[in-house]
Amino acid sequence: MVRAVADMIITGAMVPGEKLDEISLAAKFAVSRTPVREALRELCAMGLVEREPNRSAVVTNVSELHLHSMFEAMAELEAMCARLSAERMTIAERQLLQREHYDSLALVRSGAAEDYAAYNTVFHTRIYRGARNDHIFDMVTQTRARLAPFRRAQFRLPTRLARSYEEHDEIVDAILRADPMAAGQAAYAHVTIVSDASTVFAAHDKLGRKN
Amino acid sequence: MVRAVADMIITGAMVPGEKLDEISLAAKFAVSRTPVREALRELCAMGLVEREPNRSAVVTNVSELHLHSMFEAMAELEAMCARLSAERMTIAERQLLQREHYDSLALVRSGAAEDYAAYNTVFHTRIYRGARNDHIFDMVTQTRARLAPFRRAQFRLPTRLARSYEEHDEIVDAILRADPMAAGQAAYAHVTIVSDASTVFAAHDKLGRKN
DNA sequence: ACCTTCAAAACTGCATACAGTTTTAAAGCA
DNA sequence: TGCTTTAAAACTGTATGCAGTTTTGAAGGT
Repeated sequence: MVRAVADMIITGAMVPGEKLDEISLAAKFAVSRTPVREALRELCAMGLVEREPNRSAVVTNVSELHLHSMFEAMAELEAMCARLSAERMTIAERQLLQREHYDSLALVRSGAAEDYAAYNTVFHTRIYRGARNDHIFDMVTQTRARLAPFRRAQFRLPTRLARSYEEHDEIVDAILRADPMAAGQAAYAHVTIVSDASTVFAAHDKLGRKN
Repeated sequence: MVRAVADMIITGAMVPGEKLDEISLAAKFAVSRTPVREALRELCAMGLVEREPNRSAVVTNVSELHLHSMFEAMAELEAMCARLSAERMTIAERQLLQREHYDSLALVRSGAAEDYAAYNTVFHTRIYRGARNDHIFDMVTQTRARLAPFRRAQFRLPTRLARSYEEHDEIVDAILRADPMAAGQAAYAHVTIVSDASTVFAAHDKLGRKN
């Protein structure tokens, strides 16, 4: 239930700023308002929606400043995970990372943006796991989820696919060399560039809508 | 309401493992079960309590492994904040930090553990703010809250007070010199030592109780 | 004395109802 | 025509009741 609504937000079925009124949601999921309310509270705690007293919950639409905060935090967290992964991943994990990364080149060449986006999630998740720290994993996963609505369109830019591959290449290379500093820096730079691409789209999105 | 229960957990009025049944809480706060249920959901999302279907919520009692994760994450976050503070704090902020730090020496000398603990919170919060990043602030604050139940007793060890002051000294010094690397390292070490002191107390706590 | 079984009590999950607030829209007035 | 007022519709916040599940405790058997 919570997950269903969260997915609607993360996958972009609901746009930032959109209202989530309890009665409609209750009808949609064929339950009463009570579980809907609880789900909304949880989503609020997760930062995906915002609530004010006696008003509908709305999909969080962060200010440009806060968006910058989130991307910077994301870069720091990614760097942290890459650094720790470079120290802690097993040989098997490193080899798997390298193999999947190599295979992803085919997706880049064929321009399969959807498939590459799916692989991209797996790639990053492997690095989060490689850090061997559940709490850091939770934080980075949650931050990623909150940024998802603002990062949706990134692979529509045709150059992003190849660019992303090259950046992954640097990260993988540093992790295979067990070079924490280099892995951290490469991961940080990777997010920074995604951030630049995304803010453009966020601005476009705003102009494109009415409310 | 949420804050009231959260405070009970953070201040130690409720011990990890303790059950929070809805009816008692509703009676305690003189409301019905509905708002209590919603508060519990929120606390669950915050990680302060855990819930399973058809069972009472209980104050989160993390495993030793997860506790280690949390302290490591805390060290990384503190280091991050100290590093960014060393880069971004204004002159005024740096001077205030130094001044308050200097004043805290009196508390150490007089052995005022309670007062020093209060000052300690202010000190760290200043560094979190100095990083100029709202999302990082949220993460570090939340992690700190979740660790609070396991860090309660740290200043009871008489040597911890003086030790803490010395560690703060290193952090303040690095921030005043605008040396991000040194600030980060000092902050990281500071948490690591708190972690060592706390796990001892966590273990004691476990032995001391029945359930 | 200890374990098993079963029933009652206690509690959670959800639906519904009602009170209070906000939003909307229509009617009256300038 | 445009602004103000006011009432109704819509929605949120909370209480309460019922169904289903878990827990507790006592009775019976070994």
